[in-house]
Amino acid sequence: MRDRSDIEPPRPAATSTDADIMALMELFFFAYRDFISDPDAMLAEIGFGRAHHRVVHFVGRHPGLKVSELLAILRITKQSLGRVLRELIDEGYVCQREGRADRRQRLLYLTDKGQALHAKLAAPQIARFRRALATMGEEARAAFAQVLMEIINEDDRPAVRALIGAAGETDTPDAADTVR
Amino acid sequence: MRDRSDIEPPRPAATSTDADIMALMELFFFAYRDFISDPDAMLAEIGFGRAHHRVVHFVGRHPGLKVSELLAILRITKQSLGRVLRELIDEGYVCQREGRADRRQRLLYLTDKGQALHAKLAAPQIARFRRALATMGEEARAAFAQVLMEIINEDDRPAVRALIGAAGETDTPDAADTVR
DNA sequence: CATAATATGTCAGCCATATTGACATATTTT
DNA sequence: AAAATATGTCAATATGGCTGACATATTATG
Repeated sequence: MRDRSDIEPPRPAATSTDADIMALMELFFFAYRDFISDPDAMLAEIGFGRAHHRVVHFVGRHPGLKVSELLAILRITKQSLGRVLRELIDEGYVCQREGRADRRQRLLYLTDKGQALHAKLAAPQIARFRRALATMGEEARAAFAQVLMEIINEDDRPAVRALIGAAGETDTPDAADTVR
Repeated sequence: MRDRSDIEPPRPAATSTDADIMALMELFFFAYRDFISDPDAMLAEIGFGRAHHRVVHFVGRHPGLKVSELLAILRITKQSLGRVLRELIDEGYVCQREGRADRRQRLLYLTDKGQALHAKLAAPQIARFRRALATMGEEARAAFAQVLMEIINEDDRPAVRALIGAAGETDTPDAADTVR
């Protein structure tokens, strides 16, 4: 009967000062800054921006994602998403399918072209993370993930856990009933 | 004579799959999304945006920061910074002083009003991090910081270490020779 | 069944923040 | 004296957000 104390040796350490925490916040800023800059050059070549990348990423990782779910993830309005999504669809990176249970829904998928772009954009970011984690043990990776999860709004954590846990569990589009 | 092996038990763990790493990347995205949204409401009240916050943060944490250093941190052009900085100066949140060694330089400082804003904006973000870290031990905090540092571009790490290590080490402005 | 609610899309206008390019000033370096 | 540097500014443009209004298709409800 393993209880929490087996997994998490409390050793709480003197509560951090504000300055300590601000240093961590700055590391967070710099890491994110460099992380998202990787795919910029590739995106610029095809006339896309970071907004397109975010959509390609989440649709690629979560095929069959509903428009409303994507809006909740990105925290933008449907009008903002609309433009980006239309460009991605018009240029053949993303396709839509009617929901089976609810035909109002538009389930989003990447085309083959979209999957190729997704992989190409993700490669340098994956490499960056892999390099970063390679220098450390598995405990560090787990701690990193755990701190990130705790930083996320408490109310949103269940949805994030569900999304991440279910990555790639949805189906692939039937070419038959693709919308538009 | 403690060497690295005392501090970092290697235990490399099977190299993560791309999917594992992508899950981590998504956690990173969600954590950053929530982290930066904290001060939005406060900023909107005074007609400022996130760009103003970034300037207030880095000037507040690193008084005497040069314009060129701030440009390098934010990775934006001087024209972009110009507008934001002018607004912050015009409304009395930031002041400038001539560099002593090099009088071309403009060293940036927060006014009292700026410091009050800085503290107010930082409070929810500090609280968020403190809560996140409180559930874990000191090892987790160290691992989190280490992974973030490894995610940062290798070439930029020395500058980041210098900046973070030297937080608040610079001086305060002499009211005497404030520029403009 | 009629009506309400929901999921999505779209038009129009606006705002914040970024870009490039050109040029100006003050100061320091060569 | 000339070149390089640090900063500032003007103008035009692009990206990616926003609000508000309205339309369509579909599902849920009284």
